[in-house]
Order: sequence, then structure tokens, then C-alpha cells
Amino acid sequence: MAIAAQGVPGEAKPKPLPRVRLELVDVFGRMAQALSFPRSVGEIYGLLYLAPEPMSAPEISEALSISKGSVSTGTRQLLTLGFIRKVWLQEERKDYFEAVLELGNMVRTAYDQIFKVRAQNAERRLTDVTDTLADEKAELSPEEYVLIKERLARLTKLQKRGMQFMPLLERLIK
Amino acid sequence: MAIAAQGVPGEAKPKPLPRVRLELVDVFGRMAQALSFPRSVGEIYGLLYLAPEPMSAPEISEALSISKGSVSTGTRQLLTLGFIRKVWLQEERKDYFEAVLELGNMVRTAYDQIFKVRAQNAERRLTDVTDTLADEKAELSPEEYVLIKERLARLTKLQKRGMQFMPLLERLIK
DNA sequence: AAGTTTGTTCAATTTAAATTAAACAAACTG
DNA sequence: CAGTTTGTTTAATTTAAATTGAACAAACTT
Repeated sequence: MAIAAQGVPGEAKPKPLPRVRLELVDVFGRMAQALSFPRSVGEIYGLLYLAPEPMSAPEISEALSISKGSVSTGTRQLLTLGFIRKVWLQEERKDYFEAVLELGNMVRTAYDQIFKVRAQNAERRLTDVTDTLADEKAELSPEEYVLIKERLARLTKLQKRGMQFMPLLERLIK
Repeated sequence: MAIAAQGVPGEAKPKPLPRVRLELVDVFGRMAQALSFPRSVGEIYGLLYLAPEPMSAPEISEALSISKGSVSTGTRQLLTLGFIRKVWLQEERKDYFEAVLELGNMVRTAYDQIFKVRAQNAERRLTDVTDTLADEKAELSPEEYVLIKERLARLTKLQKRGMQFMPLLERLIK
């Protein structure tokens, strides 16, 4: 039998969310999808962004009607991205979460963890293709070899340009 | 009974693709997925990028083992993005496609059609949320109202900063 | 110790998106 | 004209991803 402690922020308070908050949940949900994150991840962030107090996992689950499994994986993703943080509240055993409001930082970490990694992967894969071309030279007609070589060189050049671009971008957002 | 015309580029030439080409197909396929495009769209582009001659839809379908339906929708997407172009070859009835190699242009159109549109949508949705807050003011406690208002203002500010950023980005890529 | 509550993990299910297959129209061929 | 070939469109299927639900471990309560 729960004690229904008074001072504990979200305990026994299943008050329905105001419309503004539901709407922002939706906005971030869609935004997440557009960035190919699970919708629920965006929804959790949207919920926390307008929360007056930190929220526990069960509260989030309740408010968004999503399973606690999804809350667990969703909060983990948001934590590793640095979009939310854990807050220990008084004597509570539960984890509480709050949104990181300094979105500037968010942009930085998102950049580092998503964009940068992808760019590096792309670079590596392109090198692999170029290696394959070298291996395969004998089996190709001279014309085809030259053509492919030129086009891959073109891609590599573009790739390099993009990479040079990155430090500039970094200076701008950091 | 087909006449198996000699001069026609890709006719009756189901020669298997060299490994380099298969690999680049794969690279672009994955890249497309990462950008939340259908994999097949990337594959088509990857195929055309190293094609010595323009390719017809049936040839693409054959080379990638995808249905002609997918080729039809995939080429349409790539055409509207400006990543490939149609080429009319001699007297042929078929459409032939070739990759647009000037990837700089591609980046520009991709920016205009994808990023820009999304940014504008986000702006509109955020305005809607702010409107909802105004509507709902009476039903919120003063503290909650102020809190939400401040946080939405924060988002709007960030949003504006992002938008200011865009012309700069445009100048860099255009 | 027995019983809660919280949070994680993973198999099973659901959902959404891409792909195919089939039906069709259009442009040609003999 | 009858028969091909090409390309588009839509319903049906397949595939991939997200979500749930159930099993479990850990930290607590009584």
C-alpha cells in the first residue's frame, strides 16, 4: 500500500495534460520521425520540455500511454544524446527526468554523435569502393576502368569538400 | 520477337555488373536509408552513377532485381530531386536515365526541397502551439502559464536563430 | 521472508513503409 | 487489327522498425 506521500512531485496526480503540452508532444513526436528517431522518443522529450517538475518513468508512461519498456529505451536514448538528464529527488528511489533546456548544447552533441559519425562512415565506405576498383582493374575494359575511376575521384573530391566544411560548421554551432 | 538491335545501348546485354558497381549501389542504398529515403532510390542512383551509358528502366529493374513499379517511382523521385535526368536516345521509345554528376547542384536542390521545407513546417507548428497557449491561458495556473510561455519563447528564439543561419548556409552551398 | 515497486531486456506483436504484382493505358510493330 | 513493350498506378504482400508484454533482477517495505 503506497503511502501517497504529499511532497513527492508527481505522485497520485494523474491530472490530464493541458492542450499546449499535448500539442508540443505531438510536434516533437513528428520532428523525431522526420529525423528518423522513434516517435516515442520525441514525445518523451516534448513532454519533459514543458514539465513544471521532473517526471518519473511511470508518470511518463502514464501521460503518453506508452509502455514502460518504451520509456526505458526512450529515456536511455535521450540521455545518451544529452537531451534530458536524470535528477535525484529527495529520498526517492525512482529516477526522475528533466529536459535539458540548453538546446545549443543539444545541437552540438547531435552533430557529434549523428552527423559526424555518418560522415566518417561514408568516407570509409568510399575508400573501400576505390580499393575494389583497384583489385578489379584487370577484369574491366580500359575505357570502363577509366570512367569509373574518374567518377569515383569526383565523389571523393566532393566528399573531401564536405569534410573541410565540417570544422567551419563546428565553429558556427559550438 | 525482339530484333536485338545492335546499336541500342543496353539491349540484350545482361552482362553482370562489375563488383565496384555493385558496391557503390550498396553504398548509396545505405546512404539513402540513413537519409530516410527508400533504399531502392539510392541504389538506382548508385547504379546510374557508374554507368558508362544511360540506362533504361527495364535495364535498371534487371540489374538491381527490383520490380518495374519500384523503378518507376524511384526514378520519379530522383528526377524531381534533380539527381538524375532523362535522356532521349536516338529513335528509342524507352526512357533512358543518367546520373547528374554535378553533385554540387544536387546538394542545393536537396537543401531547398527537404531541409528548407522542414524548417518552415517546424516554424509554423511552433506558432500554432504558442497560439494554443494563448487560448488556454484561463485554464492554467498562473505559474504554469508563465513557465510554459517562457519555454516556448525559448524554443521560438532557437528557431529564429536557426532560420537566420539558413541564408548563410545557402550562401555557402550555392 | 514475502510482497511491492522500479527499471531493464528480449521475444512476440503491431504498425508503418517499401516493394511487388497485377491491371491498365499509351505508343509502338508486324 | 492483334500482339508487344513500356511505364504508371493501386491493392496486396513483404520487410523492417517500433512498441508492447512478460520475465527478470535490484532496491526497497512491512
